[in-house]
Amino acid sequence: MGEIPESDSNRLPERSPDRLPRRRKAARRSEILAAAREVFTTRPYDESSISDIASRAGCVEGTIYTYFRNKRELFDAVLESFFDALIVDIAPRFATIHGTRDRLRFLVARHLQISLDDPGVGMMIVRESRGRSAYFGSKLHALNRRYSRFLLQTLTDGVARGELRADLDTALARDLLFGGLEHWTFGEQGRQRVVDPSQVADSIVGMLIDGWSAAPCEAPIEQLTRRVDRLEASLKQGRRK
Amino acid sequence: MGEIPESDSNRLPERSPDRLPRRRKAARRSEILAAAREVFTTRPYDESSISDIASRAGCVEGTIYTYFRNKRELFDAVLESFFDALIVDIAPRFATIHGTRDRLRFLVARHLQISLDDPGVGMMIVRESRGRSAYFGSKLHALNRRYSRFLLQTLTDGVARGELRADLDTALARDLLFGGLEHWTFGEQGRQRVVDPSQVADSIVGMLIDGWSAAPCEAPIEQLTRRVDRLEASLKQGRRK
Amino acid sequence: MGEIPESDSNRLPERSPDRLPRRRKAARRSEILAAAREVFTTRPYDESSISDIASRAGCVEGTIYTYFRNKRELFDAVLESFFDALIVDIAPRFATIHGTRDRLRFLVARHLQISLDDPGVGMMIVRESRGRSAYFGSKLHALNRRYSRFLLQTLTDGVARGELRADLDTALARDLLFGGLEHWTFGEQGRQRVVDPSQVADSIVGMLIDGWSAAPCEAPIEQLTRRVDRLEASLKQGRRK
Amino acid sequence: MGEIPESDSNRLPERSPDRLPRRRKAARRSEILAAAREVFTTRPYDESSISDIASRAGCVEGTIYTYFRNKRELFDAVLESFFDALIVDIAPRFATIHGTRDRLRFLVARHLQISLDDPGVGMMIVRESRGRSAYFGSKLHALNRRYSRFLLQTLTDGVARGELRADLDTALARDLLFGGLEHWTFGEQGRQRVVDPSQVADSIVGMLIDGWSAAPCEAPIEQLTRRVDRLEASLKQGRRK
DNA sequence: TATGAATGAGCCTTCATTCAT
DNA sequence: GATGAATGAAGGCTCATTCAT
Repeated sequence: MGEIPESDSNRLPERSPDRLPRRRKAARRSEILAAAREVFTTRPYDESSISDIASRAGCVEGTIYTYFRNKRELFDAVLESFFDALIVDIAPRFATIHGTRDRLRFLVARHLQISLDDPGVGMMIVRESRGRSAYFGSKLHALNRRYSRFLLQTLTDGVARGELRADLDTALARDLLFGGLEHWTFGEQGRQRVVDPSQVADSIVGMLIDGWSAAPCEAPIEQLTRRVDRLEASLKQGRRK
Repeated sequence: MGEIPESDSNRLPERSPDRLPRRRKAARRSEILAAAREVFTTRPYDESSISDIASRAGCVEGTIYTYFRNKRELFDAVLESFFDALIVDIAPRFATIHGTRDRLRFLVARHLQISLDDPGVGMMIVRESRGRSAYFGSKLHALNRRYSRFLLQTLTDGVARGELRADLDTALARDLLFGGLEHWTFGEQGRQRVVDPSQVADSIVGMLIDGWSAAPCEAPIEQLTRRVDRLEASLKQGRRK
Repeated sequence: MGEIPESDSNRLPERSPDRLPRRRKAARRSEILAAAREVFTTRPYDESSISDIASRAGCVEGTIYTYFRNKRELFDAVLESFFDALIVDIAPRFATIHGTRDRLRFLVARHLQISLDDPGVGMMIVRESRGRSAYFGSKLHALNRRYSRFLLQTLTDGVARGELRADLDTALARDLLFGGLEHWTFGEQGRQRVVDPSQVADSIVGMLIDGWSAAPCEAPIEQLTRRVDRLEASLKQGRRK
Repeated sequence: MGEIPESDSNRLPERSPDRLPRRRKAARRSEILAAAREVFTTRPYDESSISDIASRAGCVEGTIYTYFRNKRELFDAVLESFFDALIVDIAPRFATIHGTRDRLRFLVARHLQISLDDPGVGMMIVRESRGRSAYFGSKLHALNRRYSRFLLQTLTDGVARGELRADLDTALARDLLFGGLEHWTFGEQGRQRVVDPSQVADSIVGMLIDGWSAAPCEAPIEQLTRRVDRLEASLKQGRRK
């Protein structure tokens, strides 16, 4: 995922007088982070080894411990860098979209895009958020909340604007959507086909907004229709008089 | 739930008057299975240790290997006993329900019930199905498929009967539902409140079947509404006369 | 190796009044012995497991311990039964052969026959005689000595009769022969060809008795002998004149 | 013998003034190798434990795994270092010897020397080459072949030069010799006497080249030849008369 | 700051042997 | 006498982490 900037570290050229100063240090950190991401997204946390990360980062194990206190902290740093980039990427575009359906389509398509581009990251997140008992209150939890706020915002705005049912349980809706995406994406890993995120996003958003029913709103419409028929009939009668 | 014995009753078997050696092999198996379930639902597979399971089962590690070939097989046995009980529990009741909405409500409520009763199992399943690359083709995969067949059946029947949209992507719908349930259940773990599975099931099924939109069937209803408005207006006019 | 009799045990039919008496016990012992032989000849002692032997013998591990004090004792019993049968087989035939070369040919051919018929046994013996530090003084050592006595006898007799060099170091010769046989047999395991034991025996005995030297005596001696004969004949003729 | 260090000098490295950490990696490797050799030559591979080797090497088990991938690789390294030293030792001297008998005497004496100096190594080699089914194709097999090439070369050269019988089966001869040496050496372990390798080598080579037969050719032929000479001489004299 | 050798606890698994039934 | 469940010690191997350089 090329768009994740390790900005602060790479931007600085080697200008300090002392040997390989800032830049060296920050670059090392980025290298380690990149290596760690490679490893953590490929296999479960417990199967990821520091020595593997070190060798991919081109350094020895000990070096990693000068940048990160321990394995878990390194993992959290990987997550953070991922979510930071994600939010930086989504926020400005999200701000320009206003219709509820369009916003949903954007968020879903973006989410799928990420999941398909880099399946490992999604799995890593699920694995770790579901895996540990220490999820609530964890860094990952906080990051996830930040990310899902885009969706929650969309839903509450939608209700406020009257585009979504007033009685919509937004938290439940959010879970349904994210859970569904995750489940679908995971299933997709198995089948080997190419999919267009924005098309799938349309289907999903459509299914959720319009419902699964063959006769959406059947009853109410029929009732209304009958009332209308009766009214019109009585009106005509009245006029004939 | 069938052969899955409540652990606390089994965990102290040495209490019997005669130190009960030579106790039924099946009983030991159950004890080990219960202990294993306790452990595997509490932490990831890799962090679960045989020695922990053994000590909870009141035996030494070696004993476990006279019942199960290895750790993975023990894990699979835990899963299998869970799913077996689950299917045995669901199948007969499912067979007596016919409406699509009712079936969905039943399946969702049952699913939530289980997830809430025994949160660990659900997490264990997610963890293991998402965690390992070896999921596809695994025993867990097969069991999951068997279980999710209830839902898939419901959806395809629903479409066939005209209760669900003819163009419904049933696989996608299934993912959306299961994923959503999982996500919601997981989130629920954090908040410490009491919920009624069947009520939540109603909400969820309602949301999915009827859609989130505030204007379901926008066009027809608007038309009708306008007709009604006009009618009522003219009626009032008529009365004024 | 069918010729190994478990005589004492199998010969007894079930005639005792009490349930499955002697015969049962002795038969069981033979079964266990046969199973043990199967296992011990197939893999090293340490890789042979009692449970494997038990299951081949159609009983459980515990049963074995009612017949043999422990694994090592069982192993020794296998060895003993093998050597007993071997000696019983060789002794009478050996007694009828008298020429040194013929005796050697017989012993070598017999040895090769066994090694080829049942390669496992030979390897087992080597493995165990070379493996343990406790070889000297062991049962196997004693058995080996009994067996090799045939050869030693042959050699000392050969020297006594003047068929072998008076200065022959018989112990060394015995080692050379047995070691060579073993080495050759082992190498043969690798190549997959069919060999005729008695032919190879001839080669080997020939090589050892006649030596490797290019100046083997036959031809020159015969020539010389003929010259001598002629000379002596003519001398005698000359004298008669 | 090259990199195989005498163990006792290396075994107590903690004695250095500064607790010598960060000692040369190569030094540790040697220590471990020496300890491993000590252990592997004393007992079968399966009975040799890494923890034993570690404690003799003055480190913990884990350390060994930073030098050798696993037990088998460590074992192979021990073998290799032994054979390397052996070949390095033999090759140059062998190259200067040309007569078949002399070469044989050298090789046999050298072999015996080694076997007597360090009996464990020989046993280890036999044990492992005979024990495992996986011998063919193993590192040990390859090393053994390299080593035995000296002998095979000697034999084929001997035949080519006419010093050995043209019909000599060199492979068989090699097996006979090596097997014999091994067997003899092993037997020698039991008896506790001092032997002179080169004397024994002479005996052995003599026995093999000249054969065991009581009618070894040299003496008798010379005698006959002398008789023939005398006879012919006297015959000629007689005729002149 | 970076190194990388060393650690040591812990894991899964095997198996000969015991002993109550 | 036979059973077979249970034992418990031991083994190979991994890996996050430390610390002297």
